[in-house]
Amino acid sequence: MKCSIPKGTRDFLPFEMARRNYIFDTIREVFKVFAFEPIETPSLENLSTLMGKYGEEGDKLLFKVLNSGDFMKDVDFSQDYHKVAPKICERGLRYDLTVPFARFVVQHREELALPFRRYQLQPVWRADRPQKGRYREFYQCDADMIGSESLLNELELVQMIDLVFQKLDVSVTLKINNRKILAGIAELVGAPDKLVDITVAIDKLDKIGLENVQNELRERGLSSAQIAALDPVFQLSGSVTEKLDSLQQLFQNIEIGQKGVAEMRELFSYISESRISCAVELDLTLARGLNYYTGAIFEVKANGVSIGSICGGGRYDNLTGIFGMPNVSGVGISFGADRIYDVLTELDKFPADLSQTARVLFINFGKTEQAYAMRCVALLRRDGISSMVYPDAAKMKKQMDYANRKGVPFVAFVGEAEMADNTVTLKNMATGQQQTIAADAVAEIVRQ
RNA sequence: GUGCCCGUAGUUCAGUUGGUUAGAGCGUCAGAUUGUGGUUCUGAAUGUCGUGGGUUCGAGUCCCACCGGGCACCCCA
Repeated sequence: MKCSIPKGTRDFLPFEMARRNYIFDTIREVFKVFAFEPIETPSLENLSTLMGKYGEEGDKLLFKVLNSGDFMKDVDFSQDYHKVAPKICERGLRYDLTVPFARFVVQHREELALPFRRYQLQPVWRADRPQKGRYREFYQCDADMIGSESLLNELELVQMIDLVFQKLDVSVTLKINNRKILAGIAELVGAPDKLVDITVAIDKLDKIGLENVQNELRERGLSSAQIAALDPVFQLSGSVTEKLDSLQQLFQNIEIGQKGVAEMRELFSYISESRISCAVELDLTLARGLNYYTGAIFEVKANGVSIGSICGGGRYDNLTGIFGMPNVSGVGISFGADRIYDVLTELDKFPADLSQTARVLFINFGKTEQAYAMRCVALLRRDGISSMVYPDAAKMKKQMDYANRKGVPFVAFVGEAEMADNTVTLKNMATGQQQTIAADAVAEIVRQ
């Protein structure tokens, strides 16, 4: 029989789980210490909750689930796919954790004290074509604060990003931009309706170069004059303050742009006052989550590793508005656990001692001996020490090989002699040394 | 959604211009070694050459289709 799992999904072996849990535990620890509380939401959401929140592209990438029962009844299949799909699929797998969280807030508003900080570590699904660093099922680790417009929230997110990657020992660059500045730029060139086109094109600046960006803008319907009006933006250089000064000049009559500049000034001044160890940049080419971000936009890249962003986020003023709860501002970040895994693998940054195997394996010599060994193991377990008796009285070599393969650090022998003296012969597998000790003294020696 | 590459034991791969019975390393299992592993040595098992069709006296090798895997674009974590 041939078996497999769906494309873009993965099984995780014990050694991989140990590494994944190391990442999750590190992130969770930081979330907790910043006073975030955990929630979970279902894998399935109503499609009406998800559709239209991620743009046209996102709608395509949603995994849609067929209705139960005779879902084909009364459906006109000669219609266009986009008209048929909503009739036969009412639910879909969540695409991220932010939109379900917005739904959650609206639905539980009476039970939540605002401002509310939540964290959520759960898988999300995208019907993307898989490739390096891109999976169809992957985990996001989100932290969002909702119900406060203070830029201290943004600062704390920056601090959390810095702390997480400091703990993971990964050198990263945090890029920050602001949607209001992007909107200001769009207004500056007289094409506020083309904001997304402009920013998507600008986003590619360091990838394809200025000329190609200008060509793309032309293709997207901007006039030569409008493209020329963007030049000062491309010319921006110098420190963060200098860039913001130049932008302020450009935005003399553009209110939204000025607001964006003011927000960035405040945030960067907070950042410079706190001890942030990773590189923080103001990057005007950063254009993420444009479908809902309204203020700050964050993106984190691992230095020296060519994998997409490993963490992203931003502020969204109106996300709950879509679900009928206006005027609640939120800001959050999302760590991509699977990409962080890939980065740590590539940089060889996983701690060596993540193994979860037994500390002690008791060799099984037969019926009488195994009963004695089981009592020894019970003692160890009471002390919280992971241990086991080999379940069969197999050949010594086989049992020792098993201990080796598992990387078990201690093997215990209990035969007639040990049983008579109430002792255990304990062998250290690394050094090869062994000693016979009292049965109740094992825990002390094998404890990590 | 667009483009490109790849499918041979469990696994990593070799397999000549198409030519007899498709090989190797690692792994697995057994033994050397009935209370002592990692090293070593000996032996053994294992294939619908991704699937189906075509060309040919002859196909793992050439052609076509399908299926599966990977990469890039797009987009994103």
